[in-house]
Amino acid sequence: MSLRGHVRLRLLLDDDIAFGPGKADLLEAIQRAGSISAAAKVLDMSYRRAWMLVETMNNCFESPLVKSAKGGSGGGGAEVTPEGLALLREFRGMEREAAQVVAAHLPAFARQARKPRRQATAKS
Amino acid sequence: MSLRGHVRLRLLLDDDIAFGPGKADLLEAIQRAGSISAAAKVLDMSYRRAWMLVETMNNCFESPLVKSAKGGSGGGGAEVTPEGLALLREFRGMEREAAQVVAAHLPAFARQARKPRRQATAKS
DNA sequence: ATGCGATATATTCAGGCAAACATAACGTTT
DNA sequence: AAACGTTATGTTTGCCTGAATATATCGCAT
Repeated sequence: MSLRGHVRLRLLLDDDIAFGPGKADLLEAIQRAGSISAAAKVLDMSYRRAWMLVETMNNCFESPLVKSAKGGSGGGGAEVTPEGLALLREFRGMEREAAQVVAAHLPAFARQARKPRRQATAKS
Repeated sequence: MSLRGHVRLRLLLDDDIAFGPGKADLLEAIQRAGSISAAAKVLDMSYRRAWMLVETMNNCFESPLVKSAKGGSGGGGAEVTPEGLALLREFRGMEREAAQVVAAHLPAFARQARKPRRQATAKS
């Protein structure tokens, strides 16, 4: 594992980040976990942060990507809307294409990159 | 100006960022300005920061991307090596292709994006 | 030999952003 | 109506990166 390429795509609306890698991960987690709080636990982030990301997302699109319910049997919950799923698919596809672009160029860079220097393995 | 796409490509080597948008800008500025300090001024960053970016770049590749000279008539200077220029061109090309990918997908997102809300124009 | 301007490097300082903490509000189920 | 788990918000803490500052070094020109 020497030279790696990294892609970061974002959708910006006015001053805030409408969509990006973190929000995409969050959508997937919510879809699986069934609530914002459970998703936050899975992703090891604070509930507050997760909630704010959802808030921003919903504010940036015509129809909300996540629909949340408070109260109820389990106290509430959240689910990803069809619009949210569509957006997610589109974004992941775009990421994949961009990653392919980078992968195609990577060899040209790797050729000039420093060879992996063998360093004293710290920790174990 | 409503929904914009943003691309950020980076090359990672071990723990540090071998190359990225900021370093690409810096290379261009050095090429034009003829020194690290002048380039830093142009880009409005501290000399220290610019120097560290150059240091990291040079450390990550077999042959240095920037060759610097201390002392001399003008006190020294720096120039971008042919390897540096080649890397820069390759990177910019890669960025352009990735940007096209995003541009192609953007309409699909823009369709669902919130319409630009007319807000009381603060300042002025 | 001395001065100059740029490179090279260490150290200190401060602002901003994200995490941590705290708590209110909510509504179905029993 | 009582209870529970989640959503929804405000407030504080802490950290960490980048900025500012200081200074040493270098080598050509004069």
